[in-house]
Amino acid sequence: MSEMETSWMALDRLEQAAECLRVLAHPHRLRMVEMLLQDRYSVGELAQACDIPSHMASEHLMLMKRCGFLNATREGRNVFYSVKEPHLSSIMACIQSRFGEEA
Amino acid sequence: MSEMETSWMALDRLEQAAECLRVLAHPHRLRMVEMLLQDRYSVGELAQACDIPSHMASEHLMLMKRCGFLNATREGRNVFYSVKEPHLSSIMACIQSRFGEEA
DNA sequence: TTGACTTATCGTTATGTAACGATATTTTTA
DNA sequence: TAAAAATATCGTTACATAACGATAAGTCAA
Repeated sequence: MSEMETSWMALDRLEQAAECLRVLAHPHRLRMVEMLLQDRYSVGELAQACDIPSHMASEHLMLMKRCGFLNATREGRNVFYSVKEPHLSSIMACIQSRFGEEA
Repeated sequence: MSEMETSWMALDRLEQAAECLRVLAHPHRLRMVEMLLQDRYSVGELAQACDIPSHMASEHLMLMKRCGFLNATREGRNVFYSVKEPHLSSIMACIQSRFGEEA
């Protein structure tokens, strides 16, 4: 009764996790997530912040939308993206504590 | 004085972070990290746990060693790997809270 | 020293991803 | 309706990564 049994995550969960981490593992996508955790932004605003053409920002954003990270809502000609996945903030906090300025 | 100014991470930090996330973004490597956060293991033990040939486990482990995640110490014919990067535990905790069984 | 065992490296092939230009779609304004 | 603006999609090319077999290197025991 005193032995703490350690059980590992199921392989399919690890595969899901790896897939999400791969989506996150891009500097421009990390910047977008960082910004979207503070506010919602349009494709053009995010493209400008990352200094990339907006059609490429669109591709990054669609990728993150497909895997459940983000929401998109059209308003006029603009499409605003926002964070859907609540765990993004804690993962981003980990990243910032390891790679942020004060670290 | 009341305005909270939001400043983003520097791009080179985001590139570092993305690089590390890419290393982490593999189901077998996640399994290895999960195990190594509990104890140290030899290449063969980790290979068996992942059900892969040991020379492939070795490649995964070398990759994680190169980016600073792991340590390696040889003892006889075995090489034991252990966690070097302290932030791995908090990142793994995030992953487990999102993808683990009880989630 | 020879052979077995464990780990590391190499070369190849297959697959995945990033960046890009071109073009399509949706919406607004003239 | 036509043109402009914002976003999305497509096709291509270049590059990165994964998996694998073969082989090398380090260590121990006979």
